[in-house]
Amino acid sequence: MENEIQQICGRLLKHYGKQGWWPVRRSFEPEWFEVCIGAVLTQNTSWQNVEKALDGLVRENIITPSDIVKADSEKLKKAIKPSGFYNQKAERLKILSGLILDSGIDSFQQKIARERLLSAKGIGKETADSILLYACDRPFFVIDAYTRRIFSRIGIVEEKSEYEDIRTLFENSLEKNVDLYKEYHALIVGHAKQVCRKEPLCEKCCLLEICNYGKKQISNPP
DNA sequence: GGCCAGGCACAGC
DNA sequence: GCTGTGCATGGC
Repeated sequence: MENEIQQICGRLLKHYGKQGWWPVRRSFEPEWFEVCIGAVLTQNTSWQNVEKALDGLVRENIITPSDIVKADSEKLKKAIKPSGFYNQKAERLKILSGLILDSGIDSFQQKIARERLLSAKGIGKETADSILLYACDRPFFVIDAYTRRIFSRIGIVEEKSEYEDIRTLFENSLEKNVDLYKEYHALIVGHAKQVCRKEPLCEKCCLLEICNYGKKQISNPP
């Protein structure tokens, strides 16, 4: 028997197809390090601007954890400037890179503990879970503002639920599978960007039949 | 020109 | 514990 979360994610997959996240340009070493950097740079920032910042790092030949740790702070800030919040993001990148080096580049993916990531300044729950899922290939479902918005509108979660409560709900509802988690999170973000903004275009929404919020908006426009 | 973007830390109640 | 605010750029 399919639960509601499986049903919704299945619908998104059918409607949009596979997303293939996380996009990487293979310019960083190791390759998964780019995901770690991207996870920090994308904090409250559009992916478009993150790409410019990644380009900046490659241009300056800052492509490994030790490159970041050793990099001159001003040079680092300048490289990532287009992603905004560059003062704090430069510091966060240095802290995260130091953590990766401390835990050992070769063992980071397998062994880094979620708690250890969370204890690093600048790494919150969403950033930690993005790193764990997309860089480390470990089964942690990423909960972001989009997930909250979509699923609270449908009525599956409370809008102000605890992050961990929502994550547990998703992880308990879905088959424990890294590729599945990656696809579904990507689909949720992609869907939200297209049709589930603050001014929702609900008539285009592939979840309309099962979304009470959408039905309400259609019959009762804002 | 205002609002938003794949958050987080910290101060002040 | 909860709420507000700073962080900053670029696109629409």
